[in-house]
Amino acid sequence: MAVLPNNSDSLELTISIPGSSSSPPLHSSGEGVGGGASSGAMRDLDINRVPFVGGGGGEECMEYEEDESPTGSGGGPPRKKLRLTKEQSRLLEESFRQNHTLNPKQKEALAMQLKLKARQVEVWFQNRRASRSKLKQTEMECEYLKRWFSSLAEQNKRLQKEVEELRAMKVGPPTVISPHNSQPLPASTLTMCPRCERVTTTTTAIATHVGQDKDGPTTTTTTSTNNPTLSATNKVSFSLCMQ
DNA sequence: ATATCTGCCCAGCTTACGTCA
DNA sequence: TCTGACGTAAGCTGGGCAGAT
Repeated sequence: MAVLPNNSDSLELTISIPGSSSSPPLHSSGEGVGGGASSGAMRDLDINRVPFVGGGGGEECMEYEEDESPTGSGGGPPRKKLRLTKEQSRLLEESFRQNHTLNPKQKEALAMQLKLKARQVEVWFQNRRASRSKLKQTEMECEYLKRWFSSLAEQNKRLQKEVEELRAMKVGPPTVISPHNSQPLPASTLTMCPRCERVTTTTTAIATHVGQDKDGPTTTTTTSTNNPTLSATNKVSFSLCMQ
């Protein structure tokens, strides 16, 4: 599930739900299904036949006997998973560090060196690129959430300070000036949310301001701002406290 | 010169298997 | 031993690109 802030203004969250498959499950039955454009290369690849890894070093790939196939669902030998050896993974990683893509010659050479099929090397690089870009995206999201959090914390601090100042002054609530007739609007009230113990809704004017940032009414309170992040913050705190 | 076809490669999503806590 | 989460090899689809026709 990916949680992506759509934009910095409203911080709506996009939640992609896994399971809505666009490709119907096709159990590899040994016959080349030949769906994709690159099916030609796939057709001759028997994934159940683990490529021999020479006695060269350490562990070997898991090997499967041909007649060993456990009874799968729906006939045909079930897909078996190849595990790359540490040495294979190391060499692939090393190669990936040098180049994130391979030309056909490099692919062939690497496949020969690793005693894998070119297709397997290709798949490994594809998956590696995918996980890398996913990682980068996650890092960006993390950074964004960090910034948002610090922004929220900062605003929270400011609001608390403002509350304390107002309490100390023991004066009436801030006056909101109508942009239409320049007359004071009904006085605002600061309320404390009983659940989160934070100042929540000041006035309807502020709520209106959040909704009509462009030409809406202005207020004299410091919560009035054009900063989209703060607007988003207001929305969030309202939704939290109005439950 | 242009349109169409074909093959190749890639990204993105998904499935299925192996491993591990 | 069972189970769910997670990592990952591989399948599938759709799109872009280049070369041939």
